[in-house]
Amino acid sequence: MKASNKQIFQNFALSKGLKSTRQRDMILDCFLSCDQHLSTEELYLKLKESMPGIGFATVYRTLKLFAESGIAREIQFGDGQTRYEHLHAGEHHDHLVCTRCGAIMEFENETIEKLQAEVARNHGFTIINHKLELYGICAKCNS
Amino acid sequence: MKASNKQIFQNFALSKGLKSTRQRDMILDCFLSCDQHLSTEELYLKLKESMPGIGFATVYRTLKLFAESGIAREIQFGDGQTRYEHLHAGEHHDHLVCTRCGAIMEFENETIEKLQAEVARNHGFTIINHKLELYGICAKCNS
DNA sequence: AGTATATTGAAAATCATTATCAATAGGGAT
DNA sequence: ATCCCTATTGATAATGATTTTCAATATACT
Repeated sequence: MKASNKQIFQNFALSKGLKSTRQRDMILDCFLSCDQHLSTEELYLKLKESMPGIGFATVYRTLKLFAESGIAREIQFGDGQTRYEHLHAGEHHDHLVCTRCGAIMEFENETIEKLQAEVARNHGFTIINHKLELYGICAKCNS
Repeated sequence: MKASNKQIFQNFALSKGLKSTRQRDMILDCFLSCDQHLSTEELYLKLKESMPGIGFATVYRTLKLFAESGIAREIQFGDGQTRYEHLHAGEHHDHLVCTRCGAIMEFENETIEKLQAEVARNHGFTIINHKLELYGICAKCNS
């Protein structure tokens, strides 16, 4: 059985000697139950509803910890805000970004990944990770 | 015959009623004769050598015009600085970014492009452009 | 040359993010 | 439960990149 992202983060916290705090737990729950691709500010505003006293520095710090623990990854779509997407061990996906309505869809394509590996090999390059984003108009906006 | 990027920008300026100024001309020449993927600051520093009085606001503004005219494109590699790469009508290339030394290499791959188009089609998505970046360790750093 | 308007450069303003720091809270040990 | 050490928090200030503002200047047209 696979560890849930909640467990992964809790193990990470334990191994790092991080304390378990009310705000950290809330941020974790909120992040896990939220949509993909939330910006720090969006998550901060969402958290304020149930925790009016929370500071944005705490949200920034905690999201960085999520990234470090491996349950989230920072992404930037060029709108000037850093977003965090959920990561599930071993998975990788790419994005379709609608430039009209802002919708973000995910996709996976084995063949593209293989070709990327080949390109890298041809350049003597060791891939650590990659980013593939297709920008355009989504089906809904097209119709 | 194809218009050069210099001509393309000059036509753009004309159609927009932009005036031709000493600094704009210098920035254009410098940009065109420089490496790919320069950040605004790098270009600004380079320009200072021949034009000590130039202001960075002017460089920022002018690079935005280049992007608008179609001869350049803004790219971000996650180092917090916006870079501008040269664009040549009809061409497209992707990037290998070395996370150790910062080197940026370009590549093109027809098959990947085709697969992207297919993914988009399957989602009813119209691609306007795309971004593919492979992050890792380059051959030089590997050896 | 004269005039209207675009452009420039310096400085101030913004925006997202990060660092600082005093006050507080967690989690043992006692 | 209490004490103590250390991590954490939230407010605020600081940072860094980019944008805006604005008075002075340059450009293009008549």
